[in-house]
Amino acid sequence: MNTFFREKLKQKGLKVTLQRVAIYDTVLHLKNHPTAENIIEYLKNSHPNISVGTVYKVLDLFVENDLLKKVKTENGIMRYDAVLANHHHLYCTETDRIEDYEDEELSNIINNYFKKNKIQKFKIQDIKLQITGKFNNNFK
Amino acid sequence: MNTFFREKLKQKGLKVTLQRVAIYDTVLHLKNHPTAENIIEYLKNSHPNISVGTVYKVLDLFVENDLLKKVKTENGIMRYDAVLANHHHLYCTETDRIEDYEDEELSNIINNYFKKNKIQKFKIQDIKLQITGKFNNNFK
DNA sequence: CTGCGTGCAAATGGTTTGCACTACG
DNA sequence: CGTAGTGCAAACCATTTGCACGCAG
Repeated sequence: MNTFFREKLKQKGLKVTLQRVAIYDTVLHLKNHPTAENIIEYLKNSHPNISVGTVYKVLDLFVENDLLKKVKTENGIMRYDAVLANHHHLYCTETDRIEDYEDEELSNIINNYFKKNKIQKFKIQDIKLQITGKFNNNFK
Repeated sequence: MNTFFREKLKQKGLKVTLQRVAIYDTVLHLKNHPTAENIIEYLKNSHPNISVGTVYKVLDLFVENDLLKKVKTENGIMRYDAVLANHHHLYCTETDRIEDYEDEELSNIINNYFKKNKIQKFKIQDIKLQITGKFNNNFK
């Protein structure tokens, strides 16, 4: 179980610890881009002894090693995203909810555009769409 | 001078103060998306008595009233952008520099795409491209 | 004049850090 | 076993807040 995760760590010479497994599982479980605080709160139950400092250190480690991505937000509080496949984000201006938006067709259009139209003196590593707006229904 | 700025404030019933003018001018002058700290530092010379709290309050006010835009960054420290015309951003992973990227053709392509392909239950207000990568030359 | 704006300094809160201790490999 | 990793609590630092005073309209 979690072979992908364990392999990725080993491959970089990092130890597979109880804390790292728990934190990674929590991000997967919480989905919808949890904050560090969300994660800490959730872990209170199952792992009351994992400390705040550790959570932050481990999250940074995961981001550096491409196990998670950081999501920038309007208020500067960082969120974490376990979905690594290229995707975009919908930002709701009313509820601060952030939802994934995958759209291969659109991604292809944009990638093709940049294949034809290089940006001067700039090497693109990643392109992300930040779509701001409102969800029509308030529930969900 | 600065009629646009003064009008916008009056139009909302906000007072045109020395501090607001100075802060707005500073953002225009510093260009390249200054942080609040950049602005405070710059103002030390010309207006040593403008306080930190005021700068933050005024920047927020400007954002609320569409005189400035907030730019989210990798480390959570907010930056401010005086360019209101729709444009995208290039994020340099090496230097943390953020540069404007205007591309009407691309914006049109994306807008047209969403005209044909609505996102379910979501009303788009704004679309921004976040292009991460590296500048080839280190100077500039 | 009269409240909107400001200055100041203290408080907040997310994140980082340093160091002694723990446990993965 | 030896070192990478953790827990803890203090430190950090960007931003916010409360309140008495000041100035734009």
